[in-house]
Amino acid sequence: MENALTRQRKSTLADIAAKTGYGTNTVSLALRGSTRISQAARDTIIKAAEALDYVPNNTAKALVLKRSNTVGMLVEYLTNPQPTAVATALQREMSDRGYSVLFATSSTPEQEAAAIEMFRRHMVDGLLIYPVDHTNLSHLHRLRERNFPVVMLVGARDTGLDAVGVDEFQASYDATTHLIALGHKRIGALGPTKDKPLKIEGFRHAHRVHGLPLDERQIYEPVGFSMAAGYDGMAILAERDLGLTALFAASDMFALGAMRWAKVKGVSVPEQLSIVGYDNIEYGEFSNTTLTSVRNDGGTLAKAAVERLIALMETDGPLPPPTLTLLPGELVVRESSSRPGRRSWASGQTDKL
Amino acid sequence: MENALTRQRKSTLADIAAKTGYGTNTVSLALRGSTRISQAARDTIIKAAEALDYVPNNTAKALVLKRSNTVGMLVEYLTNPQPTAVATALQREMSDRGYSVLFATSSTPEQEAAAIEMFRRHMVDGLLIYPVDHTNLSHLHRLRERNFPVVMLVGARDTGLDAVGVDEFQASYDATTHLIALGHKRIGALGPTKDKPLKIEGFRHAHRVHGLPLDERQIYEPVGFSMAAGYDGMAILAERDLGLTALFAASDMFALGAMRWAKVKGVSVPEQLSIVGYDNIEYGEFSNTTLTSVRNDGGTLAKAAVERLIALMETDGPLPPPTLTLLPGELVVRESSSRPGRRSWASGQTDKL
DNA sequence: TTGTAGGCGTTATCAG
DNA sequence: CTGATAACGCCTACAA
Repeated sequence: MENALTRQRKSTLADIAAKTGYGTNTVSLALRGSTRISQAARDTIIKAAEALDYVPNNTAKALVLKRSNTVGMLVEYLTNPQPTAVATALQREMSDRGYSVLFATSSTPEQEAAAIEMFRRHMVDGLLIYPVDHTNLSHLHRLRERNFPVVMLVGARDTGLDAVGVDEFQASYDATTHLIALGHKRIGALGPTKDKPLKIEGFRHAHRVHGLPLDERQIYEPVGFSMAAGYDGMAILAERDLGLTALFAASDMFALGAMRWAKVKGVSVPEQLSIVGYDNIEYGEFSNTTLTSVRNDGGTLAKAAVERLIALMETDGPLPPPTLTLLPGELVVRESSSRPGRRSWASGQTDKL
Repeated sequence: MENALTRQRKSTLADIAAKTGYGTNTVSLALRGSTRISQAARDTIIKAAEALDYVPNNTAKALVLKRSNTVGMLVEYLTNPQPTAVATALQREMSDRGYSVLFATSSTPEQEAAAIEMFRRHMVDGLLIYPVDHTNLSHLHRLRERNFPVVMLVGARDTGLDAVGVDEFQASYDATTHLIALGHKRIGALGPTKDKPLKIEGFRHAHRVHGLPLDERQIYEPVGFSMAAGYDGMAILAERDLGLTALFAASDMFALGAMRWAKVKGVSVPEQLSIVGYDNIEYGEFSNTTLTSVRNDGGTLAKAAVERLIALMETDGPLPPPTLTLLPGELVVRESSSRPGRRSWASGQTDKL
């Protein structure tokens, strides 16, 4: 197997040196705009470089400088638009600052570990990561102990890592409190409980604070990350026949799936079922019944994360102590949440349709 | 500014050689599983490598092998879930085949050029690209002439480039024909006309083939790529008062924005306005009125594109002639399209609400 | 202002 | 089976 690059020999500093009669060293300096080189030399060298279609070889540069000007970005393999939008914004921010981004996805800790090793092979200067399991971060601690810059994209407290994210616990507490304040007594919840428990914990906390009893069966963890998963999850909650009048969904994807379930089963939203989502994706705003949701500012998040990562990467010697940047999530109230109506629905009703 | 990697010296082949007493060369061979090295030597070397937490330096390897085992992936900076899902799938496919992915986004030709140069600096072995402007591909031709593997993620004919994509022209023709067959005479269209004209061309073609007159004012190009843009676009079409009874949207994002517009303005879908989208995103299926749309199989697309790119990258010498893989787009008929109803709506109606 | 020497970590070539 | 040696393309240090 031939390699891609001998096909068309790339020009190098040496080629420019040969063409102009200068030494490679002078060429290198000139191309980087050093004033140590005469203006005349710089001009001819730059012109020759353009003529030869010279492109600096980052891989050689990285080898000698021991820095690649590249960071790794690791996000979950999911179809949720919110993290995806954040990933795009992160790439943009890094690019604006002269960094390249190696990109990988992972949906299991094994894939995550493999991706991190791939990044290490590529000598990335830092890592932006939305970890699969928010409760087990030892591999990230190990990186930090080796003085390797890592910024986690999760608003979790007391992780011992640099983290930037929305305060999911507080935002979920607020969203649930909104429903409780409206008068709901039996609120279902759809969301992850093991890997990423912060949102459901916020949900629980609201029940505790407001003295509302909570049956564990009110909580269900959907399988997968899609509207279909939300639909199925809502169906399961409904079957449990707990007299729910409201739902807190840890993602708008779940919320909109649940809303579809309600439509199909003839349960009216919000009259018979209030729904609050999370992420404030655009579709929630354009849905037939607009969705109450938690807005998190992905742009600000991306900027803060990138700034922190760059600060870490530019630090000499040992890394400074980890920092947590918690951004507030803002509850946007729309049509899908209201006080509980008179008419209720039972699981029996769903069979009529 | 210190670099990230002197912070913690990484172990190298030389370190393992020193520790085990073998030469670096033997170590290199052993770690790559060469049978030229004795089993005993291999075992001790591998153990030492693990003890030293050795990670091969891809950057050094790339320098000598002249291949980085990395590809560039360049997609547009958009919020459309469909391309995003394809990008994720592409990354997965590449990763499964042992390649890393450098990721960049671009929304202008200038950004696209900058990203491509960045990729060249990183010595990527190939490029997967969804170009900003489908009508001007000269920069990609130049890459190909230099024997550089490029696969374009657009189902466009006669580009002189390797391309894998859905047959947008045909699919749009089919979608429009579906509306015409239902009896619609005045069909609006929302979609790009300059950069990515294939869908609108399919729309036009259906009019020609079926002898339906087409007023240019039936076509509007939304600004931006969002549901909001679709909403605004539909509002503009409505103001033109052309007696539209149906809409073809070149993206479900536009279609769902238009559907929201209809809801807000009291225009019923599909009774007064049939809507057909494109991309078959999950929201469309879970919308209150489910959306007729064109399904394109992103997974198959990603796999085909990656396979083609790898075939090109593994080619010795000159690249084979370009290949076009056109995947069919399948029209999925749902609730949002039906025969035109009796009641029509006028732009005046929209003011009543 | 410019040139020379050495080395970054790896692999391939060629000896032993 | 194993070990030197010479690249790959670039940058820093030191000389001229």
